[in-house]
Amino acid sequence: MSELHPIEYKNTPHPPPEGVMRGLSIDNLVFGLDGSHLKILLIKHGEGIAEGEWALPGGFVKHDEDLDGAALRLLKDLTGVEHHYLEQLKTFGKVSRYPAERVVTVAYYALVSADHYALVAGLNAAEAAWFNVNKIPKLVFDHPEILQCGLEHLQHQVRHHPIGFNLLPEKFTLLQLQELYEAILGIKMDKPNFRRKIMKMNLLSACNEKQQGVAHRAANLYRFDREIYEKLTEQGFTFEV
Amino acid sequence: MSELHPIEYKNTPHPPPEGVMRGLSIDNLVFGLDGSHLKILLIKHGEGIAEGEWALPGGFVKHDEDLDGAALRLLKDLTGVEHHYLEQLKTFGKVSRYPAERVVTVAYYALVSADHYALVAGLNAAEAAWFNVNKIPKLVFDHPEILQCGLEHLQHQVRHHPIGFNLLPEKFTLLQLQELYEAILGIKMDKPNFRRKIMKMNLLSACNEKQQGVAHRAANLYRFDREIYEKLTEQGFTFEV
DNA sequence: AGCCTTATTGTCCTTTTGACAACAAGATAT
DNA sequence: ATATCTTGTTGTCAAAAGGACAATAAGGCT
Repeated sequence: MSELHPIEYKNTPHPPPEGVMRGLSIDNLVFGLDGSHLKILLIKHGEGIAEGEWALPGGFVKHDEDLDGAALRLLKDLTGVEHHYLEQLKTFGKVSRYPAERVVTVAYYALVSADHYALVAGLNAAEAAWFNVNKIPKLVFDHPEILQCGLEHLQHQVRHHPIGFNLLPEKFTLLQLQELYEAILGIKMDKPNFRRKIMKMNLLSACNEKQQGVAHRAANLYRFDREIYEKLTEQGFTFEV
Repeated sequence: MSELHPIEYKNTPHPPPEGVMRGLSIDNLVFGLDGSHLKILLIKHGEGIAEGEWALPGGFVKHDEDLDGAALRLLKDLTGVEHHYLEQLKTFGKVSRYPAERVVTVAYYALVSADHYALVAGLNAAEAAWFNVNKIPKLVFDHPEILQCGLEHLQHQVRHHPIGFNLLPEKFTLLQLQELYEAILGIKMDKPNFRRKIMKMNLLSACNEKQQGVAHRAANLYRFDREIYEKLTEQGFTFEV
């Protein structure tokens, strides 16, 4: 289990610790799927002018680490898990976005698999909590804008790249996959047609196992086959939902 | 006409001028379309360790300007034109990407319309030149990686958003539009089918004018109608080529 | 055994796509 | 003036994809 460094998540306007770059921070948008609700992980400010408000988890970039490395370190320190999907989103650098001094922040977005969802929420419960993306509390600084950007990006990406699978457990049913799209895109889809479309891509391999403990006919479990995806991609295939 | 500040394009490892943020630069990917060839604007290093090599035009961010503002300023100083399409691409921050000191760079990409293409090339001809994206000279630092990222992003964006029109003149023929896609995506398309697909979107308005000075039947000229596009977008339309 | 819920397959029709023929409109050559 | 060449524009047709929804299957529950 990794140590926690709470001070690094605060994003409050205090002099940054030694060994970090001045004026350059990272903020992580950590998305998770709770059944059919898309959630985001926020942390509560414990000090400074924004005391009591919520914020995206973030921190400063060290002099001797890459941007990606910094985002990964902060994410791992926060969630205790190392293998989330993580990608750079955008850099926010308005002059007055941050009080007192000029700070440019590079936003990353991470997708936490359902396998880790509950674990992550419990790790640092006093300071961190999952929020439904439709019920976000007041956020500090320009974090509302960053979140909005992340949501739009996620909605776009999930339709054109097979990243949604990172939000599901390793083995999942087709209905879970469909509900993922419905949660992220905010739409309803037709079940038979959705199945047909997904299955035609040949990206899922059947686990030959069934769902457990449901009070109705159990669905088949599938897993996403990354190898096949990469092979198809080389041949010009593009994922589209 | 704007002044030129050549020193700011050099990207050589010298102490940055006063009034700028340390360790944070901007690099612009400036794309233009020359007939049916996609080109990018590069500048030549006149001093420093990378003398004689080519680089993306860039510069440092001032303390009192936004990131977008800095990118816009540098682009305008370089091209003399203010109204190019400009969008943030990605931030590159590997520890050793830049010699001597740590510099993180925010890459932007700009699309120069065919109306300005020749003008831009001539403005600063001794230092800047258009290169076919398939025939790129040796570039400094991590600029090859930035360019690669920009090309992939452009190929993706042009299929999902109507940004390609920014590379054409205001009035264009359907064949020009098709050749734009062929140049960027590196594929051949069927003319009748392409026309039908584009016209069905209802995004083009006919100019009721014909092409001039061609030795064959003159094609109709069209212009992209941004208002209609925004109206359709609100109704859930998504641009797809 | 019958009911309830979700899984899964099937059907039908509409829209889209892709390949390619056919015709139109100028400009140029003979 | 007529033929010819080049590109623009419209049309045709079959295959593929997409959308609506009926029908059947498989379990657990009462």
